[in-house]
Amino acid sequence: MKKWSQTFIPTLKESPADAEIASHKLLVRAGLVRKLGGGLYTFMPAGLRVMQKISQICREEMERARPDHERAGAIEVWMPHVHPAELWEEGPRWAAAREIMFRVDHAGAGKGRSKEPEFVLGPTHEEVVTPLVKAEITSYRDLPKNFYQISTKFRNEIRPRYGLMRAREFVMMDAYSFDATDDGAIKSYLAMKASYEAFFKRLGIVAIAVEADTGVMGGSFSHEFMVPAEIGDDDVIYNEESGYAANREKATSALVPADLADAAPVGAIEEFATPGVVTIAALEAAPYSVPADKQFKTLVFVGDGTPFVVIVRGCDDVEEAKLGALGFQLWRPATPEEIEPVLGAKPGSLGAVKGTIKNPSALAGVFADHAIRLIGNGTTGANKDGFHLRNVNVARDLAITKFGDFRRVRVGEPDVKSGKPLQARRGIEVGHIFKLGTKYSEKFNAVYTDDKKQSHHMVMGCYGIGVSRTLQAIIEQSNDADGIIWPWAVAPWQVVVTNLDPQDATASGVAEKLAAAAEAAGADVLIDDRAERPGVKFKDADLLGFPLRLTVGGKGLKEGIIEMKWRAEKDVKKVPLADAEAVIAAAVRAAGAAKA
RNA sequence: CGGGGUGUAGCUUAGCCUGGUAGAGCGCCUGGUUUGGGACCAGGAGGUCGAGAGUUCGAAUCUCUCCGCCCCGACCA
Repeated sequence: MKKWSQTFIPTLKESPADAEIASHKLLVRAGLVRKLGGGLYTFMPAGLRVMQKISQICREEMERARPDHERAGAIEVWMPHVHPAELWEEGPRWAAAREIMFRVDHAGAGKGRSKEPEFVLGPTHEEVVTPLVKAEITSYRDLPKNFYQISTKFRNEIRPRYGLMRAREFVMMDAYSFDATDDGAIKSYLAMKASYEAFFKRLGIVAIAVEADTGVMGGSFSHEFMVPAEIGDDDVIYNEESGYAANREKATSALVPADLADAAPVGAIEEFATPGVVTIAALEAAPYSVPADKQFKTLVFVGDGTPFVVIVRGCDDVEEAKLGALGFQLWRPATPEEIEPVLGAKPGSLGAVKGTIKNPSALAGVFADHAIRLIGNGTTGANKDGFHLRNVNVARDLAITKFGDFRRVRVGEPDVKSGKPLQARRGIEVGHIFKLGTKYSEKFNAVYTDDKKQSHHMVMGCYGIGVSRTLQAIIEQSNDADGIIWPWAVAPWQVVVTNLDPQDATASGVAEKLAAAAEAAGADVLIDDRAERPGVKFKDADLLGFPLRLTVGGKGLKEGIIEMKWRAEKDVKKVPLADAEAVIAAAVRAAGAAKA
C-alpha cells in the first residue's frame, strides 16, 4: 500500500488553458501527466502506474496462446529506437515515411553525407524486425513466429493534438508475425484479432474492430480498433443490424447495383460554351441546369511523379485513401500547371472523352469510380477552357483504363451486407492490425526453406496498439463532471482509503487495517493521509477516479462505522467497523473477478 | 505547410481598443481560528508582461520580425 503523502500527485482545481477535450483536461488536472512541449509529456507517478497496468495486460494477452487459431503467443523483444537511415532507404516506404521521422544527424555532421540523416528515430519497426528474422530464421520448422515489444515510438506529427491522443513521442505495442504460408498468415492475423479483443475487454472499454485502409503500411487487409468518441479523428461507417463497420476511408456501399447495365446513349456528343464555369455548382445553375449526379467530375492526381485521372460523379467526392489501390507509393492532387499541358485545359473544363485529352501518353491512366456508370448522357469538360460536352456516355465515350471504388461513401447509402442505410460515428483509433503479405520480406529478401527444399518469402503481419493513446481514450470514454472513473483493471490504485483524521492514531490504525484487508484481497491501495480538509480529499479522490473509496473519520468511528463508496455509483454504504475487513475483502474480490 | 487564435506570477486570468507606477482568484510561505464535499481572518513572497527591433518624453498597450502554444485541414497508434 502507498501513502498519498509519500507519492506525488499534483492535482489542479482549474483546467489548463491549452486543453480542449475532457480527457486531456482530466489527465493534467488529476496530475497524471505534465507537458514538456507539443506532443511531449512526462508521466507522473499515478499516470505511469496506469500505463504500466495497461502494458502488463497487453503483455499477458500478447503472450497468451490462441489454440483456436493454432497459434502460440507472441514473444517479447526489445529493439533499438535509433535506426540507421540506410535501413529505411532500403525499405519499401522511405519516401512516404521520411516526413514524419525524426532525423538524427551524427556528431560530425557537415562532412561526408550531409544531405541525408545518419540515423532516424523509429516510428515502427518493420525495417528492423524483417532483417533480424531474415538472419535468424531460415527454415519452415521455425515458423510461424510473432515478435512484439512495448516501447516508445517517435513520429514528428505535423500536428500533435489533444494531449496523448496524437503525440510526437508515445508508447506503443508493436508486433510482427512471420508465417510460411498465406493461410498461416491469416491464422496469425485472426489470432491477433482475438488477442486485441481480449485485451480491450480486460481494460474495461468498448473498442470495436472496423475494416480499415492499409495506408502507408501497405498490405492486403486490415482492421482498426476504434473507441467510439465524439472527439475521434476517424469516421466509422457502420450498420448496427448487419454488423458492417469500416473506416470511412475504406467504406463501401451497395449504391451501384452489381448487374447494372449501361444506359443507352440517346444522341451524339455535343460541345457547348460555358464561359467562366469552373465548378460543379455553376454547371448545376441556370442556364445550364445539369444536376450534379449527371456530371462527370474529372480530377487529376500525380502518382510517383506521373499524372493520372480519376473520374467520379459530380455529386461525389474522391476518397483519396482509396487511390492507394492503384499501386502508387505517393500521390497528391496535381497543380493547374501540371494539368494543362496534359489534358489541354485548366481545372473546371476537364474531361476524359476519347480524343479530347491533349497528351494521353503522359497519363498513368484514367480511373473511374463504379458510380459513374449510373450516369447516362452526362456532361463533362471538353478539355478546352470554357467548353463542356453533353450526351456523354461511359462505355461509348470515355477513355477509361480501369474501374474501381474511389468515391467516399455517404451516410444513408445502402449497406453492402444488408441494404440497410449506413450510419456514421466518430472514433479514436487505438489499435490497428495489418496482414502485410510479402511487401517487406521481398524487399529485405526474408526467405525460408520449406520441406521440399524450396525457398519462399515469409508472409508477414504487423500489429499496433497505442498504449498511451488508449490510456487517454479510457478517460475520454469514462468520466463525469467530478473527474475520471477508472475501470477496475487499470486504475492507478483501485482503492483509496480516505483518512479524514490522519493525526488521530485510532483513525490511522483503522485506515491501515482496512487498507491491508483490501490489499490482501488483491487491490492496489492508496491511503490518503494528507493533512487536508475532508472536502479536498473527496474532490481529489473523485478527480483521480479510484473505483472504490473507503472513508475513515472520527465522526464515523464514534458511530462504529466506516464508509464504502463506489466511484461509479452515487450511494454511500455504512459498514460496521467489526464487519469492515470482511466486507471490503469480499467487495474487492468481486470487483477483481468481474473484470478479470 | 496553409487558415484562424493566443502568449501577463507555479496555475486560471483582468488590463491592450483609447500609451502614463501591472491587478485579481487559486496555489505557496507565516500566524491564528476552523475541521465530513475544493474553509476563514491577518500578514507575506512571487512578474525580463514570449523574444528582438522600432515609434514615442514615456510601450504589457501602437508597428515590424521571430518564437512557443491552441484550434481547423492533409497524416497517424
